Amino acid sequence: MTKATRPTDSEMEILNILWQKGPSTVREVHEILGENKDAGYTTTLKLMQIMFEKKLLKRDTGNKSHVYQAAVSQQQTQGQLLKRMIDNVFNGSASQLVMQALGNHKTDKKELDQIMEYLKEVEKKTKS
Amino acid sequence: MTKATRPTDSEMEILNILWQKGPSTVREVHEILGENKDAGYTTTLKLMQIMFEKKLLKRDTGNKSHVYQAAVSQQQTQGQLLKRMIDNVFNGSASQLVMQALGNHKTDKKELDQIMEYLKEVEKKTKS
DNA sequence: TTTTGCCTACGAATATTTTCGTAAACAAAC
DNA sequence: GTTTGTTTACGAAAATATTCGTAGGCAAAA
Repeated sequence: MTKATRPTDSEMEILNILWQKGPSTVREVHEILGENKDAGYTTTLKLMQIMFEKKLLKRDTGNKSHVYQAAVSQQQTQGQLLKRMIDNVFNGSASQLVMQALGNHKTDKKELDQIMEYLKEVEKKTKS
Repeated sequence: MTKATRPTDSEMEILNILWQKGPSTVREVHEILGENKDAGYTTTLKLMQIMFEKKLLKRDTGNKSHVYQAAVSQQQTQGQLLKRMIDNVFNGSASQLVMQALGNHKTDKKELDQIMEYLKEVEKKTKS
């Protein structure tokens, strides 16, 4: 039984790509990473192999170039990391985080409306 | 010039204590940490010394027991970490983060109202 | 004064994450 | 068939974070 690790920063970069692009080879992921980052190919490979061992990724070894895809859902992963941050950084207060996020980040009106909408939904459910 | 490091998890634990309690000795911080965690005294000491070098903490060495306090503001630090998470985990969308946070975490009505209030404020400013 | 206890400083062992070099497999190009 | 290029696997270096042991200072208690 291994300790419950969360995706590291580098792992998140890869997950983001796979969530967006769907199943991809190491080469494809590496290429996209390369746009912002600068590391060798085997670095990306190794990272993805480790993620496979950790069960963050699935892979199809049918072809010469293995095809990887995310084995964890984006929602679930975001939720997990968010919870962590709320606990560690915002002393358990989700609302504090929300307000901080709304305050600092310039959010345009459309987004605010969307949030407002959502908030009403949640509130409705809570009330009942 | 050193690379811009962000507070690590352990460092956040200490910062949280100092933000809440105000200036404190290593012993005091260690005691509070000990409630949830279990590490030696010198571990805490070393961490705080490193944080001092990184300028995360200030200290008064006047007394035998040095008195430490946070050198970075809670707001600013939370904002920094939040921005990071929005970028790395939520593809730059603050609103996505907000809704995820509202959805997953059980937030009680009082908090929701508070957020709603705040949201209206922000929206007012945005509109004008 | 000697002992005891708590403090700091510091170096180093561990653990974790990120990086890459090298070897072997394999297929396409020559 | 040999070379060339791309791939995987693997080990280990490098970078970062966490932990602790030990030595020395200092003051209160004995």
